[in-house]
Amino acid sequence: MKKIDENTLYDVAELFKNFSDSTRIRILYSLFDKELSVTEIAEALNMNQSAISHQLRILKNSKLVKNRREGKTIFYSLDDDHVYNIISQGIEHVEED
Amino acid sequence: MKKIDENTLYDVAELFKNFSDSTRIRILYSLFDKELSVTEIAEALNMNQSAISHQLRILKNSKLVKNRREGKTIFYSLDDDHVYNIISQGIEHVEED
DNA sequence: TATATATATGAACAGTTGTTCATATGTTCA
DNA sequence: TGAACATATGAACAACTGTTCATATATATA
Repeated sequence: MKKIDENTLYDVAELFKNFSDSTRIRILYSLFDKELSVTEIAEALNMNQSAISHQLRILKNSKLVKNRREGKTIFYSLDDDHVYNIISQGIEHVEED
Repeated sequence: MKKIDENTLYDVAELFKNFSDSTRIRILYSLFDKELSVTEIAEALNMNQSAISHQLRILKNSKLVKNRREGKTIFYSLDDDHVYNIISQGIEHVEED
């Protein structure tokens, strides 16, 4: 087995921190199949815009989502296939009986 | 794409919470290739026994580790291939340049 | 039974986290 | 330029989390 550096494990914990909050997981899942604006995400999750913006910033800093501007609107989407794969694996785990 | 229930996503967040702390990640990683006693884990991570016990309980409740007693000693090991796979995927992600 | 060893547990505390509220920034269009 | 809309940000606060310390429980053995 490949030897893993101690620092790598800290980074892994940091990575998973992003997935450890239900708001962030729901945001990411809402972006599974299409990009969405901040307002659309807030409506989909029935949460206020500020809360969503704060969480999107965290996800952006961790490079799990990316965004593009179109006029006043900013569309967010998943930045990485790993995001999709990691969450899918999590779903698979919890859906086992 | 399969439709995911709202509650499932909460459970996924709960699952990833386990991987979001560096102590727990390091414990799990230390169990990747062999079972270890509480004392051995504490020594490997250079942390005190109580802290390790507390974290092991969390991992046990989440069914990510299992244990067996052998005299005074209790050996912990990974309970599930998913644990290995999820962490491996996390490692893969952070090791990308 | 008394002692040593291994592990678990509860209380306390400091540090972190997520949300809300108020407001700032950026963009469009009349 | 001013109003309307979309998003971002900072401060404040409650809730949560991880560690430590002290101590309890469990097992083995002299």
